[in-house]
Amino acid sequence: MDYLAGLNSIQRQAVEQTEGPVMIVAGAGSGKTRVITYRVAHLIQKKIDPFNILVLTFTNKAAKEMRNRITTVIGSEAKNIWMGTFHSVFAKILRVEANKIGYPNNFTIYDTDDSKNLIKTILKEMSLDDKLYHHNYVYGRISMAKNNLISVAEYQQNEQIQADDFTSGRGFLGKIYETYANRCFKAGAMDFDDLLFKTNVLLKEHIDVLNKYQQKFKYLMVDEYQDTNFSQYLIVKKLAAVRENLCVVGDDAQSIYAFRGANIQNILNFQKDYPDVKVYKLEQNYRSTQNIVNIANSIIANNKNQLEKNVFSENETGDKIKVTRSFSDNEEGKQVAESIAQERADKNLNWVDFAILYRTNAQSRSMEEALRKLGVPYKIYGGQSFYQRKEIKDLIAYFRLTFNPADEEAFKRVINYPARGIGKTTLDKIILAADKENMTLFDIICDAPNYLENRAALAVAGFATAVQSFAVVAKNSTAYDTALHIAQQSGLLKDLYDDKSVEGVGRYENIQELLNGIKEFSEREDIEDRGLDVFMQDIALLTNDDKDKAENVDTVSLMTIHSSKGLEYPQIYVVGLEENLFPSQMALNSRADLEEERRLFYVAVTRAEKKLHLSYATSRFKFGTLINCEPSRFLDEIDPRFLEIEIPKKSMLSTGNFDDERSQWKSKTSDSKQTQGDFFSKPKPATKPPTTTSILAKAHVPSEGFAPSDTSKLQVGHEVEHERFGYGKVLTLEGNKPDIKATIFFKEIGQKQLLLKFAKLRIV
DNA sequence: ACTAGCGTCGTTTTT
DNA sequence: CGACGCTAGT
Repeated sequence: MDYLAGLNSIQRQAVEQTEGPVMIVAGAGSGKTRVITYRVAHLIQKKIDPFNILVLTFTNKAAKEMRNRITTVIGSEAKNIWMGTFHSVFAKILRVEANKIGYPNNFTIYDTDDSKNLIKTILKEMSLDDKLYHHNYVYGRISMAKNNLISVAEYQQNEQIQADDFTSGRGFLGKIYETYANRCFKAGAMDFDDLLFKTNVLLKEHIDVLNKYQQKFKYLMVDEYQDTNFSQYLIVKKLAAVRENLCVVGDDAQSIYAFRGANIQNILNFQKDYPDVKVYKLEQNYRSTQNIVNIANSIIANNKNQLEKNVFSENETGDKIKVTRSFSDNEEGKQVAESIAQERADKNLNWVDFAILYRTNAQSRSMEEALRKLGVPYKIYGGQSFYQRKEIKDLIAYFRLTFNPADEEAFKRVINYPARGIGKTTLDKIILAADKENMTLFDIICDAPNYLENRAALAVAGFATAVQSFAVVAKNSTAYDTALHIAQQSGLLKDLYDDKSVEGVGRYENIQELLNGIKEFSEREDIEDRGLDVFMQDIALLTNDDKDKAENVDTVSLMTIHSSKGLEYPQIYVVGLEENLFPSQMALNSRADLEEERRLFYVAVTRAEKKLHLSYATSRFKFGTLINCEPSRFLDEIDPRFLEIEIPKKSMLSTGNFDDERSQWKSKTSDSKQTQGDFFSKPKPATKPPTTTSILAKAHVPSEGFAPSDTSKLQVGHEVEHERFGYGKVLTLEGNKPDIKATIFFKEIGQKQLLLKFAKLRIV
């Protein structure tokens, strides 16, 4: 076949070895995507049914890119290949099989915000210290557990975990995990990690299901295998267990997702799992100039842990790598923008030939401003997804609730938006009742008079009937008509329309854009089921890129280094090469973290085909204040022979490294040393040792038949009971008649000031 | 129940 | 700086 002609000998062997376990260790730019593409094409050439091929990628962008490339080789049959991110592929399978593990087929997918909000709610209910039990920390802990397939029971029984949690003063994590898992289950919701975790449960507990998919996926390929975590690893292993037609592709030097539980051992151990694996090492880089490959090698050489590999290029030597210094982040933007315009004119390039890469999304702003000023067209990839904007999430929450009334996070989001007089107190009551009756929040408001005061019950019942009517409309209408109906009848559209501020108008336009998107979906003829519920299903998994059309516009690309993985551009600008930014401040605690940052830098520089520009600023705005920055240690690690340092300062030009500058900077800012010292010091011991009183303090459960007393004759010294704060003693009473303020010492939570006209107190 | 005003705190990175 | 939570006031 002619497509084989474009491959070198090793690439070709990897393509033709379609049977049995195969590992392709692919250096940066070595034609990895090409090999995967042609390997799939080759399978189809050999009359393998596309429906029997599963290709797993890591990001949406990679999946999309891959599908496009395969389509150009084999044509429209490509759309029948199962191809996508781990999350989207297994979400699709779970939609079919969910009932087997007790979930509804229309389960909701909680995004990170939903998950964290639920955790916050749980922490409040348990009255846990939200500093010690920070929601981000708790989320990370639960996520890590799920990614390692540690169930709630195992978490609570594992001695090591329990000891760790106990010594860090967080003995309640097991309980929080349990509550979180139960609440998700009750809400018919899975979080991101559940999509993989529950797939594992499904495949473990239902052999028939496992068999079915083993039969279906006769050939499996996994891209970026070095980025898989244990949960993903096991799914792949199980699905491939019968035929072992499993091909994994990866590069340990490009492993950059350890923070998400990726385990580099998966690729390092692959040969142990499959002793008769065929290994192909792709070492020739076809993408970049020799200078670029050389500096990439000199960077990664600083890492200790790596597979032996010799990446080389036979392309032209190319330009030296340009390093630019600027005085501020804004000046950095200006210099980059001007340089792009200059290079484009000099070399007769297009805007699409350039990409600006940065470590954090926040850095895009100074770049954007500079590009806009110069009139350079650009497009930002990643960042906050369209679907994560508040107004979009609000409307989608209505949709979610319509199709899955059990969805707790959607419920909380819109129960009082637009405002309908349902406040915190009422919501707390609903949650409490739901917990007590083991019903969902929505169940409670459908039977409102039984649980709430008249006024609240009325407001809430109106909401319940509205949502129920939405479900009826959804049954009989197109996705677009349903969506529009809900947007109008919920009052959301009007609420946004009434807001005439600049942001308000923007929000209204965003809703219109969402509705337009739904309209287009309604009119698609390539899918059978075009209901709003289908549109909704995997929205949590989508990012910006999935919404935008594959537009062939001539623009400069801006993105984080993480999302640049797998892409290539003639000219690359890597900006913000400063200590504490890149490498990130968070990564300075351990060698492993630092090595991951270095691999990230390696990924960044290897995106470049022809020319690589590096830049750093000596000061930058952070949290609204200007801070001094020192050049990144990574700059020092590059062999200076490949660099062209453009800095308006003599000493820099002569030495080619940044030592003098670093020492100058250090002597100028004495407190910076202190800060740095902190990074390397051991983690502080937990400030509060776990005492039974402080941590066991749960939300107070009111005594039976709790009813507030008439507090007009309340006296200092009286014992009282508060609905939530528990028992306490009145210390002082201040103020006049309707506005009397009481200071009460509660046994469980300490001193509080309450206004008697609002507080619900029972005199004991 | 709601809101204005104030203080705190944070930022990696993606599904 | 900006988002968010908490407090106090209405």
